[in-house]
Amino acid sequence: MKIATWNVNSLNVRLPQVLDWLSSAQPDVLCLQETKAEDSRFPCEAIAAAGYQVAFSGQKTYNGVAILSRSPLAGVQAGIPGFSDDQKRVLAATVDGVRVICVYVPNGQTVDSDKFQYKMRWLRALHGWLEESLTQYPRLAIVGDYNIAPADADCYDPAAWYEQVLCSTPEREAYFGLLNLGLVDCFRRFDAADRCYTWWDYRQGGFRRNLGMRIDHILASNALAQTCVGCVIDTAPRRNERPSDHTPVLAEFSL
DNA sequence: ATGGCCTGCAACGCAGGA
Repeated sequence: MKIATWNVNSLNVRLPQVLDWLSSAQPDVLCLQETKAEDSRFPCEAIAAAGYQVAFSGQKTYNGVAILSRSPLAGVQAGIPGFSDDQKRVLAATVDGVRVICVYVPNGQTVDSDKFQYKMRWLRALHGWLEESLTQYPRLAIVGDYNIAPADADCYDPAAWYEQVLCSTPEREAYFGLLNLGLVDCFRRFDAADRCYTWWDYRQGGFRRNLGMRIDHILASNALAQTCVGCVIDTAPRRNERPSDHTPVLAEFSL
């Protein structure tokens, strides 16, 4: 079973690239973030024609998440239960016995902003919900754009980003708090080259110069992580014409 | 040089991203 995540930065713009990538990478499940489309405008037909079922939770202009799956999606659930939020950032579904949670963690803008406070509140709510979910679903994957670079190795210039948003201590503590619930960063289960990132700024030739961050993650419960046989960042879509600023992450499980 | 680029919305610049 292959599970992937990709922040597409507008599904309207990126749909052809998503269809191409489905065809080449052949994931069983693909979680999308920043679809930026209301549900009434979601491209259901094109995705069905590619052989995928789909669940989505979107809104106009901002945010928006979706789960594409070759197998049926059961128990579809949008949002974090008990956490009131107008922003469409979470979608969960069960696929072939695996609970898949697609997340688009708030960016946070700057560490002294209201948006950062929202990010931290949001992460606390996610933590509480995951704690429950892990007891209910032994095989669980929570994948998406975390907007957190877990360690200095996940940032192209840790000195410049020291205590800045995406790299700050509170964010990293929240991230490792999630791991401490019993989750594994699938990418770090395997040896990887230095300077592996999932996002590069559109400006200043960020991708060409590999000035990036590893902020998109596939976390798996211990039971599921034990079946993980590989996890890779696919940088190919970042070389497309009109690319998303993020590129997909793909994990394979021997299920 | 505290921006640079990209998206969507609804303007003819803005907010937001990271």
